[in-house]
Amino acid sequence: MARTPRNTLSSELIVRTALELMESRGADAFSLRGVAAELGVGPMALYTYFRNKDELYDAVRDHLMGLLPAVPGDAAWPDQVRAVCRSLRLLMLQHPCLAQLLAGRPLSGHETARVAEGLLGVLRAAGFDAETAARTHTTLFTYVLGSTSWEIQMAAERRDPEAWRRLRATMESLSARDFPSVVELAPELARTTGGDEQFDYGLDLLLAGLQLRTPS
Amino acid sequence: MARTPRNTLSSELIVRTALELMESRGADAFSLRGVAAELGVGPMALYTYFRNKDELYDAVRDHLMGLLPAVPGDAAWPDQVRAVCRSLRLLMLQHPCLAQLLAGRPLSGHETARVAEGLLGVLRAAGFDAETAARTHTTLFTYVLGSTSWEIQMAAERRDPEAWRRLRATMESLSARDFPSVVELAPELARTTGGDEQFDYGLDLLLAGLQLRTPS
DNA sequence: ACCTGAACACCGTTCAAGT
DNA sequence: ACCTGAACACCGTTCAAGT
Repeated sequence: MARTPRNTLSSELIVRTALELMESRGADAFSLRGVAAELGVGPMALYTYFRNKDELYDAVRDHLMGLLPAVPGDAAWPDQVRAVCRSLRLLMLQHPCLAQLLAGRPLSGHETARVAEGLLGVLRAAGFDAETAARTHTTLFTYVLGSTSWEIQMAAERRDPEAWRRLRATMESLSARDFPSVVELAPELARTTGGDEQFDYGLDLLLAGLQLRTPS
Repeated sequence: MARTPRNTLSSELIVRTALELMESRGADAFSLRGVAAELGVGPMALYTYFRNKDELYDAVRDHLMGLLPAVPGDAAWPDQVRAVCRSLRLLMLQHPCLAQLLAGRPLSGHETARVAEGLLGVLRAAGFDAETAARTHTTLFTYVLGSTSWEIQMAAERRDPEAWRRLRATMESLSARDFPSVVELAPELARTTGGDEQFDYGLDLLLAGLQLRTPS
């Protein structure tokens, strides 16, 4: 790697490089030393811009959250809620490391507040009281987080031949006596580990439940 | 640490020790070398029982999932579903490392199949068709995973004074013009980051939506 | 089979120093 | 302020060897 001249580093450049490495080599293989090597500087050069590895993680997460599109203003509130949830899921699918960044690190940046603001604004405008809006926001956010993380996890597993082989082997070793439903529904279970349809199914259940409590 | 004599090691002992260390020192600080030191053996002794670190992770996860209580047989199906979801959440709260073990590693053991079996059995008995049962299972499972992981995350943050200070600082720095809803609902948001009530709120939304599709 | 000990190729981070 | 270089205290894992 070519040695970079002085004063060409910046937090933005480091964040961009970190993100690239997380996406090409996987979030688990990510390291500060790897970023430094990619930038052609010593590992300690990064400490001028970030106090430690966690701060860099937070910066990458906030950078990604900044890519979230705004809430569509011209729609009924259930469609607005759907749009916010779908765009968060889409962002996570496009940047799989985001799942780990959201689940593994406490929130601290303004950018996570933007999702909250979008969702809360829609719910308040729909007439829900403060407590219900807050509860609904947390429910929707954690649903998107959980279901999309799972989806990414399962997709990664399908790509890893060894893991996939093991999963198949375990499924086939389950006795139909002890696990009648799992054995019977194996094909359906395999089909519902992810995808737009599965995501929307759960989201629609939540929205249907929510619409029963509509204030107006 | 006293040197352990030969043939006193076993996979069960290693799993138990690993679990203790994850719970006392935190799942992030967990290491194979730490387990070996605690057992008074060299790091390589563990490789007789587990091919690598991930296999030990899986064994710990399956051990924990084995602690799940059976589904109560004498209840209406929505109550049965509630019971399964609540007991999975409770297990995760009692063993916070389980959240990371479930999210971070592919499933492979029989023990994860037990949760699926319980839930699927209930849903099939209630009259749902194969596809709906599978979709509902995935939705419920990912909701429990996502909401409880988030709850654990937030609780950990509250205990860490530095992280807590930073979160407060960010919340207060949000302008009421750009983030009107977040600023207005800050107290409500703080109250809905976890707890039985918040969990049941989301679960009830899902169940309400589901009951609209009840077959009978 | 069960376990040791040395070694390899990594980590994040501290500390003192240079420009 | 910005960055280097050596060092510290760790990792997981391989490999050859001992019992």
